[in-house]
Amino acid sequence: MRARPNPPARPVGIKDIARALGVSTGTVDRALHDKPGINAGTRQRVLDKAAALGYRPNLAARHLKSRTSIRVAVHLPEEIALFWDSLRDGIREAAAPFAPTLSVEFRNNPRLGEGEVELFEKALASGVNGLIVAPGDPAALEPLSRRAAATRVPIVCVVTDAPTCERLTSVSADPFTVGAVAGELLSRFLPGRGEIAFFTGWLGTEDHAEKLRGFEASLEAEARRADLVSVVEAHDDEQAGYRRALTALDAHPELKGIYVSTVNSLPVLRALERRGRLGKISVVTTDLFPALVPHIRAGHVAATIYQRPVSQGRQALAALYRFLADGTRPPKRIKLIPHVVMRSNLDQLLGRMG
Amino acid sequence: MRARPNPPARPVGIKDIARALGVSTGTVDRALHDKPGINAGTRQRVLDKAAALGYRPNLAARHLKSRTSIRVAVHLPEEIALFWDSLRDGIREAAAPFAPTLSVEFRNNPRLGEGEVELFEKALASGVNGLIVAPGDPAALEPLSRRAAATRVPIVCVVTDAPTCERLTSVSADPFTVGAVAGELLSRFLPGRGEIAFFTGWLGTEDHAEKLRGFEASLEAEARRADLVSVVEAHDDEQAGYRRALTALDAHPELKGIYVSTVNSLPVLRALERRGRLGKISVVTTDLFPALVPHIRAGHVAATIYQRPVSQGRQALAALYRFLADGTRPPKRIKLIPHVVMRSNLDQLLGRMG
DNA sequence: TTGAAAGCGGTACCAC
DNA sequence: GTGGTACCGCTTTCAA
Repeated sequence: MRARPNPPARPVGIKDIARALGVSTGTVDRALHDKPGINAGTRQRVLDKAAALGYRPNLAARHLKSRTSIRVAVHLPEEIALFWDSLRDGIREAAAPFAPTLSVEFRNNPRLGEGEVELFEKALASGVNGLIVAPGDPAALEPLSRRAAATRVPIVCVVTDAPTCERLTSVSADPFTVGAVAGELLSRFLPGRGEIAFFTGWLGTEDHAEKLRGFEASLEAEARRADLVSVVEAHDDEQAGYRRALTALDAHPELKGIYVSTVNSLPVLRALERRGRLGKISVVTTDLFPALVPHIRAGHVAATIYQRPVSQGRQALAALYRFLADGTRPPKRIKLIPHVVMRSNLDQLLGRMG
Repeated sequence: MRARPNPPARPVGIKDIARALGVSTGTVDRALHDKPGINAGTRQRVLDKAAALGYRPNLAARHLKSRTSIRVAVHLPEEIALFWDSLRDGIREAAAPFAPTLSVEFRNNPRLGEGEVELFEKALASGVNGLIVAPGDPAALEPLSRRAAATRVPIVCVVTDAPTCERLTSVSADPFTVGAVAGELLSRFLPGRGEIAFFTGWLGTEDHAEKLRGFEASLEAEARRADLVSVVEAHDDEQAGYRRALTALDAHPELKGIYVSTVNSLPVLRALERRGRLGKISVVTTDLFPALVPHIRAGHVAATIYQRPVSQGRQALAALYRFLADGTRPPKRIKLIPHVVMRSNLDQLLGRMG
């Protein structure tokens, strides 16, 4: 990227186009916005001239007039407050500079996947201009997403993707990379070869399968190869997680490492404690919540892979706003690089959230 | 953070204040902006009323009128292009939504610390409204920073701080945390106890000393404690770095880990290669540049601590703009959490930069 | 010291 | 289909 000479003269405005063509600003406006009531030929001439002059709309002026602020609804669960509140903070932060042109309305559903359809319908009915959602049940959302698309209401998914839905983009930590980082850390943490277990929710979920693929890829890439001896599906259920963790521990007395690829890591830690193996097995977990903090401080959890909700929120809102403001399309997926949180950077992370 | 009820009625404008007080909008403007030619009593009444009504300026409208866009100068070295270009990208990205109200002028100095005084003086003379700089020589910048402060030109430091300078804020990876993360990774990477060396530039530099402190803190916190047997100052000099690395390697045949806390890691890697110990010693480095990439892929470098230039750029510009736009003061220091870059997330990081 | 009024760039409405 | 123009909220100038 080479340094350009510093900025050119004065930005070209709608009036410049009008003058150059001998038409009125009203006509230019109609052409630029695909409004009805304009001759196709005139429209083309205007568009060409606009492109030739390098016209860039002045967003400030635009929103000054159209008193109707852009309304964005955000649907997120309450469930794990620390995580979702961070996401909300990121959205708020990114939205702040555009107030009052942009107004953000937060609506919560109790848990991921519960009540999201109702919220979605209400939002569409209330005429919002855009939507940020964490899809708990992509299949249920699919028909709604088509309705939204029909009325040109863009949707941005956060945290998990819903690839079958009609969405503008999705913002999330890349699951393959998340798994790969966990795998690399674990194999480096082990003194030599050693047995490793992988805990997940449902392997049917694309995200989780991707994490496993990334995890395995890392194990293979490492010279002192670790053996993946067990893949446990806990179905996001605490009881099941606990029981299956006990079973896995008993089946593999030589186990040296565990990666829990969902947020559901507490049951596994409880099982480790029950068997007196806390601190003897290297554990890598997912995300961060209050109950995990003491385990990290104590060294029971070597690292946790953090999906950076604040950044996800910021990026989701920025992408959505840019699209609504001037039609800029973001890439199909926005992938964040996950954070590795350990004892040494835990405090700083908590401070920033606090 | 509890959910607030959704937005209130219509935002309060300057006219509302004027009407409520029976004065003109001009008077309100003068009061709000500390402009001369207004009665102290009137000003106070206006300020009180504004506060009472909860007035928030409409930035869009503001910049629409004052054709004089905010000018921000950015002074960064050319030296390690990948790093500084990333920083510039972050700045550009954050500035984009505010164009053409905000214009950013990039000026480069050849290397960190070279020619920065001249650039600084030119910028002040040209009447910029704000400055983003990477201070190579804080002492030299100090008097200039006072001149800037006198004319109310805010300065934001990036990458390194210059605490003795008169600055609005500084954006950087927290050096203590950077060192602490490196220390924790290294001690976890070692199979058991083991000898470790720490390479730095000048320990007199506050940043570097902080990194060492963080590093040592982590070593102490770890149960299987590693021994820090050597602290090497390379003075950012390639030759010196190489020679001292050789010396350190020869003095410590049992060395198991190395942390290079400056960007100057290549000489150390060359020394390792020369002694046939590449891949036998766990190495943690700083930042990322093309020549380092193959070493990470090959596993010679286990991890590198990345100071996230893109984010630094974004945050620096956002903080500066917010201050120039509506006077919001950022915290004294903005600390980023460094990234841990390893083989498993290297590609994603490079992709985002490319 | 203060008020009145003219725009900034774009949108929306009315009249032709 | 098109041109003219009032107006969004704020800053700035000029006159009082």
